This record gives sequence, C-alpha cells and structure tokens, in this order.
Amino acid sequence: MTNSRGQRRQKVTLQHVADAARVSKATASLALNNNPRISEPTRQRVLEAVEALGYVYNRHAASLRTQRSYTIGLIIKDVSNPFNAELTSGAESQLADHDYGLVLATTDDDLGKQSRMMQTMLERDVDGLILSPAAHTTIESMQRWMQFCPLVLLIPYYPELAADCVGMDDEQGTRRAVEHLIQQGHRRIAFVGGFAAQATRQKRLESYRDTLQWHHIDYDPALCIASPVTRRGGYDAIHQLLSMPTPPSAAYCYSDVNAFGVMLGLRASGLEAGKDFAVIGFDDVPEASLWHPSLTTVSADPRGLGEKAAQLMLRRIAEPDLPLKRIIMPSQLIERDSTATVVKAPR
Amino acid sequence: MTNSRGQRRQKVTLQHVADAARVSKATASLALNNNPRISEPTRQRVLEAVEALGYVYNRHAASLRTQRSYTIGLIIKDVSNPFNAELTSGAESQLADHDYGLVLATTDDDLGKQSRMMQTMLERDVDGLILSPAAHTTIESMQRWMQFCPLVLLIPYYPELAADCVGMDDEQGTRRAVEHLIQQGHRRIAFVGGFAAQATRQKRLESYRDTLQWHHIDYDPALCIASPVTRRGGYDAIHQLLSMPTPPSAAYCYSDVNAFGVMLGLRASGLEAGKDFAVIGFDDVPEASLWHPSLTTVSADPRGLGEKAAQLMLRRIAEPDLPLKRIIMPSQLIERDSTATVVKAPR
DNA sequence: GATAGCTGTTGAATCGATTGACTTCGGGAG
DNA sequence: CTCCCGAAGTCAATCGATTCAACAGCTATC
Repeated sequence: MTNSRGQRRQKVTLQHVADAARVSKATASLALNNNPRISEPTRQRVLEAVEALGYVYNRHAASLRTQRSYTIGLIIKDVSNPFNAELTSGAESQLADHDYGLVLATTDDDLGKQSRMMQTMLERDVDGLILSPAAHTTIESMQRWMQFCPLVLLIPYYPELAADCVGMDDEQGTRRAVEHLIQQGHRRIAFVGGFAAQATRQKRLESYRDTLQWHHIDYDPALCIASPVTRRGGYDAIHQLLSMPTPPSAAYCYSDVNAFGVMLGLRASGLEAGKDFAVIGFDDVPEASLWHPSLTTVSADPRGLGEKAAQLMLRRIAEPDLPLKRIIMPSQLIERDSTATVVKAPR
Repeated sequence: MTNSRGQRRQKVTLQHVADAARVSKATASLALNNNPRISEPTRQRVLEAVEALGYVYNRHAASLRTQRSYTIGLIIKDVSNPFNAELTSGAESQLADHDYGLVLATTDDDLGKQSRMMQTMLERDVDGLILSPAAHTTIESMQRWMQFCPLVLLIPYYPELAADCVGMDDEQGTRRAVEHLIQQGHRRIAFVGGFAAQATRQKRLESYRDTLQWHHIDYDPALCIASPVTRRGGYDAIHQLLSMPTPPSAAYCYSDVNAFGVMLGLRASGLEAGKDFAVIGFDDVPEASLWHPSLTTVSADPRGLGEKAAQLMLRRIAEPDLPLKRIIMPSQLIERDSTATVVKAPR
C-alpha cells in the first residue's frame, strides 16, 4: 500500500469499494450520492469500505459523464494587487462553501494571454467563468465564450452583453468624491490616472465632468491626466499638473495606487497632501488608512465584490434561465486626512 | 451552432474533428499531439478541422486516460494577506508559462478546512500540491497526502518529511535584524508576535535567542510576547511591554503586520518609532515602505518564493526520482526609518 | 393463482481522449 | 516471386464514475 517518494500508490476505484462492500459498482455509486433507492444498511457497508480502502473520488471521471466539473474559473489581471487579492479571497471562500473548486488565471491585462487562459479554462470544462476582462476585449469574443459556459463580469459596463455582472457604483462614488472637494472650496480639480481604454475610467471621467458641470465649474481637459495604475503614474501626473500656469488645488485619482504616487510627488515638491493640496483615491485598499497622511478615498469592498460574483455564478448555474442580474455595489466616501484641511483654491 | 443564454452549444468532440478531416479518431488524437507517425498533410487537415469546427480539447477525458491533469494545487492560509497574494502571483505565472493550471484553496489556518481542501485537490487529481500547512498539521497527514501526489512545502522546517520545500532564511534574517538593533545600542529587545505552534516562529525565536547570547545579552522570556499575526496583536503586545518595570527599547516583530500594530501602539503612548523606540518587521510587504515612519524589515521576496515553489514542483513532476531539494531563500535587512535614530537604551 | 406494485439492486452503455497492437501499402533485398 | 521493412493509419480496449432500463424478490390485491 504505502510506498516511497515519487511512486503514487495503486489507485482505489469505485469498483474496489464495490467489491469490498459486496455490491455492484452501480450500487456503490448510488450509495455515495445518497440516492434514496439504496437501503441504509447497504449504504453503510459502502461507506465503511470507502473508509477502509482510503478511496478517493475521481472528479474527472465523474465530470466526463455528468458534464459538470464543480469548478469555476476566475480570470483577473493580476493577483498581487491588493484589490484583486481581496476579491479573489471573497470568491474563493464563497465557492469553497458550496463545494466548488476555483481555478485561477491572470492575464496581465494582455489580450493574448487572456485568450490563452480562456482556452485552458474551457479545456478544463469549468462550470462558469468569472472574468475581469483585459482592456480591448471585444463583445464578440465574450459572446463566443458564453457559448461554452456562463460568464459573470466583474465590470458593469457591457450593457450589450447578455451576461450577469457585478461592479462598483462608479458614478455615485465619483460624484461624492468630487462634491466633497467642491464643498471644500476647490475649483480646479484634476482627474488623475487610468487609461482611456478602460471602461471603468470612462465612466468615472464622465461622472466627474457631470458633477463639475452641475456645480457650474468648467471642465478643463488639461486637468485630466491618463497614466498607468501605479504609484509612478500618479507621481508623474502630479508633476505635470503642478507645472501648469494655473495648477489644480485638488486631485481625484482613478485608484488609491495613483493617489499614493500623487502624494509622493507633492512631498517631492514641498507640498503636503491634506494641507496644501487635497487628494482623493478610489478602492480603499488597506494601505489607504496607513499612509501618512491617511488617504480619503472611495470605498470599494473588493471582498464583497468577489463574494457577490461567486454567488451570482452559483445562482446562474442552479437556474440557467433566470433573468440577467446586474449588481451595482454602493460605494461610499471614506473621509480621512488627505482632504482634512479646508483650503481656499489659489486662483 | 450559436444559441441563447444558458444553453451550452452542442459539444464538438475529437470524433467530429476526425470525421471532418476524413481520418480516424486515433489519427486525429496523434496529430494533435504532434506524433511523428502522422504525415504533415494529414496533420494539417486535422488542424484545419479543429479550427473550422471550433473544437475544444477536453482535459478531463484526457486526464482520465493519461493520469495527468496538468493542474497543480496551491493551498495557503489566506490570499488577502499581501505576502500570500504575491506568492500566489509568482506561482501562477510560473505554472501558466508551463501550461499548467492552478487550483487555489485557502484554509484560514484551520485543520478541518485544510483537510477538506486537500480532499478536493485529490479528487481533482492534481499532479502536485504546493502547501503552506496550517498550524498543528502532522507529519503523518502530510505523508498520507504524499502517497497521492508530490508535495512542495512552503516552509523549510519539516526535516523528517521527505518533501521538497522552499522557505526563507529565518535564521539569517533574524540574526541581521537583532544585530542591527544591538549595534544601535539596544540591550532590551522584545520579540513580538506569532504563535508558539508556528514552526517558523520557533525558528526565529531560537535565532533571536542565540544572537543575544552571542553578544552576551541575557535572554528574558518576559520580552517575548506571542500574539495573532495582526495589527491588533502588535498593538496589544507593545502595550503590555511598555507597562513593564524595565520596558524594552526595541522590538523585533514576527511580521510586518505585527510591527505596524506596535508602531500604532507606540504612537498611542506618545512614543514615535524610529525616535523613541526601534521597530523591525519581517516580510517587507509593500506597505512597509509607505508607513510613516517607514519600516525597517527583513525582506522576504514572496513572489520569488512562489516562483521557486512552482519550479520545484515542475521539476519533481518531470523527474520524480531526483533527490530532495530544500531551497532556503536568502533574506536581507532593509533599513528604513523605524530604526533610524541611534538610541541609547535606558537601563 | 395470476397480476400488479414496490423496493433494492445490477448490467451495460456512456462520457471523450489515449495508446498498444495490428493492418495496409509500396518499395527494396535476396 | 517471395519476404521483410518501414511509414502511415486504424481498431478497440481503457481510464473511473454515472444512469437508464431491467430484474429479482416480496407483499398485497382481486
């Protein structure tokens, strides 16, 4: 039975269990699936045999027959980003609670890698796929994937696609953030970070513009700087902004990570966030409260997002014909020190 | 071909491909596996058929026959911890590069959940398992798992177990950290965080003690406070330490997270890390450099750890009979502001 | 005593790809 | 002309669990 390193032990199959319990393979299978057609004494014999032989269920064999793998795929851009790590954690725990396995793949926001990862998911015959699509992913490709298994999108801006989705309320979050700055007296408010191709950014930018307009403040495209979602991106952007003839007095950032960069850039220019300049981020990653000064930001509950996505997927699998569901998670403004002082805009 | 929401499309199997290419199923299979017995023109016909029909390889079916799933399991305590997120990211990218899938499961450091997760891994017939064992995991249980598939441990302190492993050099890291404090004049140095059951902590504690002894400093068990690996844990510990008759002037923490708690606790007591008290962490999580003051810590390259673990696994799968390998990754001290000022210990 | 109905069990086909053994065909050697 | 050989394919068994249809045995009913 036992053996040395490298040698797997002889596999115990359902047939062996059946033999040991003196029943047929069919009976053993039904017994393990708690089929009421099997009598209690028989079921017990089977369970004892399972125990005695150390039988391990083979899900591949079962999947082949049942066409259900009890596995969900999760495709995101990058796990090391704390937002995605939280999201993954939420999805994983939710799935584990329902006896589903999680296959994880990352795309690095690259279309080619994304389609390769998608391929391995389909080969593994996942029962569903939770996807945070890479930039430039086409509706058509997602429609193609949906022919193979249900899709839950981690972004709410593909109204043309008949897929469930769950995402943040970017519009509301943005409005709250920008209005908070306006109330503090800021009139020149920059929008920093993210790339134009990102649907989420488009949404937030639009919302930013609407909010300004509502408060009779002119929209100035020069104040909107696209950049990678990194600290460096924020750092460079604020540098550029401060060198303008009429620089802004506040910045609303696409992501906390960008906001950190902005704060570092301010410090490098002898300014302090929350005192000489107001900064707001988005995501509320754990670092946000640790930074000095702590960062005012729009809270995004990534773990909740992951949980909701998993729940949506399980729901869809259980009842494929339910109407589409799009969940928009409310966002809220967490006020901290980076916008602490009421500053009068220079102008 | 296409269809509406919820309906999977009719599956295309190898048989369909074979028919379309006017060859047998066997030939189609061999062609896709680049078997030299199949002529080039035939292979091309098969590939065209695959393309034309939109065939998707079914890895479950293949696994059943070949007993290889091209899937590796990763079991950790918690993905949302940035250290583990980085580790996961490293392992995932390494595995993806070699066409292996990653099944992720978390245990919350709970033995019961761990054994359930292990079960689902074995049912999914993973080719290998990368494990960061929950506290109190027994050698016997790991030996049992190793009968089913190779194991790579993310901790180097199970010498009795014939498994590959990769871990940090806790001994060296600890020595550097403690000596750094000693050189700054500290004589009463606390050891904060982690639970006694954790093998890693035992190693570091031992090393801490040896280093003190080497420098002729008495070891005082009262200065060693066990606590959960959370900020709260560090916060409470420093509180306890400061209320001692002869409090320490420095703390070496089990983890950055604990160190953050210690710094918060110091501030609450009117002390500032790096000025009135020296603090060193372990892990070098991204926040470490962001905190104010920035945290001196032992760098642990979690992504590298994940990559190495994956590589070790792939190596073991390729050559099961290779001798065991235990990789100890060097650790280094990153000096930052939390130990900036040379402080004379009170005494 | 025949029939129906019920319970508990089993035989055998099935899911989709792999692979060792075998066939077919067309030279080339003897 | 026969035999052997290699190249290119094909046959059919196989992996392990599921499930439908069939069946044995038993009681209840007319």
